[in-house]
Amino acid sequence: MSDQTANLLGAVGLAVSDRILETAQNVLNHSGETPAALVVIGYGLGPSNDLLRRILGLSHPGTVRLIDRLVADGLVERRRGPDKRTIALYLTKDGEARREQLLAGRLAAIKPFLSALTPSEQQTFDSLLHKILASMDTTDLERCSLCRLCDNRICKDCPIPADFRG
Amino acid sequence: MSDQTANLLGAVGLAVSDRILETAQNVLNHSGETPAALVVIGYGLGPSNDLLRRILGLSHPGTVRLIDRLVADGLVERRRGPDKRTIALYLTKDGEARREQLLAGRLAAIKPFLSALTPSEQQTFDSLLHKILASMDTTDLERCSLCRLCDNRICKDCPIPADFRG
DNA sequence: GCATATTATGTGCGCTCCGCACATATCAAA
DNA sequence: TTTGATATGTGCGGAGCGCACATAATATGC
Repeated sequence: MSDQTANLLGAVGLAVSDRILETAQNVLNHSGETPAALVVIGYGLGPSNDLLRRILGLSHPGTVRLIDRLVADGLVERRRGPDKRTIALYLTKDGEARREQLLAGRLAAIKPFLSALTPSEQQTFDSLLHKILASMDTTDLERCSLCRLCDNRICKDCPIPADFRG
Repeated sequence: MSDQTANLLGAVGLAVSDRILETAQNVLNHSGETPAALVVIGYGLGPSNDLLRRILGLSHPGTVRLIDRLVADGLVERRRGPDKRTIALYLTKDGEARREQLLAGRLAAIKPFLSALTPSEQQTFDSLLHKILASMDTTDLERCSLCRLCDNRICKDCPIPADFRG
């Protein structure tokens, strides 16, 4: 029984992830962790290369090149950080706009999965998902990784709040 | 409300997908659609390059190279198909074994997400996931894509059965 | 205060996965 | 029998990423 539920969750999870990445590719013309970077930088707290790297789970050179791509597209700026060796990443105006498209597209991609459920079932589904996330034993950083594509303005009661997301 | 539920589903979906692909990478030393190919070929019906291509959503040259990798690893055999131009793909003994590891690893990667739920909640979650999948308006091929990493022996009542999977 | 370790970023290089354009062989249809 | 469709394979290049290395700035130990 538990095997079957896991199998179903695997199928739905893969489908959801497929649709999200497909949308991101259309909006951004980039794949991999690039869309997540746009979302994370968009929190507006000026993350360093290294912090971004840890959230995205990439190597540090990979993150440098990822930022290079976003800078080349005019979506991200490298500013001076608190240190002379540290950089602080911020979105440009174009970057902000693109991030909004990304987040809106993501929600639009996910919603069809819920349309089959009645309002009451959606409520139940919501609370089960919430419980699943809330019960995960995660560090602050891991929570930020989990939500690396989330629109953090939406959840009134985020099950996995991360401090430095503001 | 619906936005929040979609947001939560997006987070869980991404997390599930992350864990599955991470496990697959460990078992197979390949990423992308390569693990899915091993699962699909493992149905044992001798799919052609072209059928595999459509299930995985890749270009046809991409699929040729994907199969090259699996053949080089000794996991897949190209046999003659019903046509002289068509090939039929089958797993080797090693391929079968690796596929089992992949499917077992996938389930092991997903199960922790369910462990926070009570048996009764798991039952509810199962039926909601089932309803979500069953209500999707999909072709036979799309169903096979959705389940491209599933262990099809598990679900007693697969919500998205695909004919040619046997 | 100075040598040393640590931290943060950037570069050179190569790998994997994949798509486009093209080539070739086989089958179907007019 | 020619012509189009189908199935596979190849040459080539691009995107995304990691490893090894280089450089600059900060922290630490004496």
